[in-house]
Amino acid sequence: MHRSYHEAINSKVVFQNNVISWFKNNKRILPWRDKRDKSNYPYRVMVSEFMLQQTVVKTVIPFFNKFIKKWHDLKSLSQASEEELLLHWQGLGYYSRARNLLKTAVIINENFDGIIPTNQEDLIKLPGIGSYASAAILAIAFNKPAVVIDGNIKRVISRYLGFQGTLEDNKNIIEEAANTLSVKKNNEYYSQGMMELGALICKPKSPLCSQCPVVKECVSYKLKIQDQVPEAKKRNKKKKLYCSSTLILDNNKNILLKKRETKILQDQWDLPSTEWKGEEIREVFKPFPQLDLEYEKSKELYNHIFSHIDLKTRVYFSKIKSKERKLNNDLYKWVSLKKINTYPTTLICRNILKNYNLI
DNA sequence: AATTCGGGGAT
DNA sequence: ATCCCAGAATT
Repeated sequence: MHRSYHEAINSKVVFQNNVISWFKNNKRILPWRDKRDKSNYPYRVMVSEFMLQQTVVKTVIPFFNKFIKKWHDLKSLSQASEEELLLHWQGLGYYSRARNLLKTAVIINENFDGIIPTNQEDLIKLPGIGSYASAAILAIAFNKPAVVIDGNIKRVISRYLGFQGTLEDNKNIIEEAANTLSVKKNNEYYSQGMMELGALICKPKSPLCSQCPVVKECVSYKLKIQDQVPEAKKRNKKKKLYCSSTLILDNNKNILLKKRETKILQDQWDLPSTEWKGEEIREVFKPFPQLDLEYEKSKELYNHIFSHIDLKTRVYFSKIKSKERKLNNDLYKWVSLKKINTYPTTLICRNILKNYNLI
């Protein structure tokens, strides 16, 4: 390890204090930091920690505000329906977080007397709460000592200590360093400060070292390798998948939706679709041969980009005079285009409907 | 240890 | 395009 590494570790108290005072002076106004409603503060922190997983602050804020308005406290959330929850999570992604948040609220309500646990062993057992979220809740909601490690903190530590290679390569030494640098007091400020530092100053690209409160002992800065540390992770190539969907519209502007039963986008309403496969389905997709509908096949493929999939959808458009009752059961539902906003629907479905100028 | 979960921001 | 995001659960 480079000599400056030991210097950086040795000045850890200065490092901690600089992070803390920087945070106190630079606090962004984020809704989950509002402590005015003291009794619900831990609940709000918990909700934010579910939403913030792999999601940038800016994206989360409007979802968080709507969510808290709808479910002000843990008790009301524990009584929510999953469909209603999915509707509020619509567009935020990683929908298992919503299901797990509801499960966790129910468990806390039933098994913990409605009080969010204040120890990591209990927290980490709750659905959707892992090593990061359990530590973050302890630190932020209760100002307890816990080693918080998220993507920002991994990057800050890697840069500060000059760990070359990918975050994955250095997983163990990053955790060790995070332990060494962690604080017992003021963890609320320290942990949020580290994350804010990563988000606002020690950014993935072009870090603002001139504004950094801990630049003085930063190993990467001394070696002028701050732009190469950490090394970017090579990502797997996206899968290209294809499917065919039907857009069936009646005279009263109702469309037929189907609830997805797959793991991805589970329980969300979608255009009735084929499986997603590696090559385009050539034969005409007629999901309801008994109705003998005439379909107009879309010329273009509608592309929907996931983080790990490029999905291309061929649309089969059909008009029908009135709702076909045979198709109304638990999985299929006729939905008025005006009321589509009251159902959790996939963005794929919504974007296709927009393209047809139906919504 | 790898992969699967979404969607969008930033560049 | 590419990388990343206050990661967790599953394979």
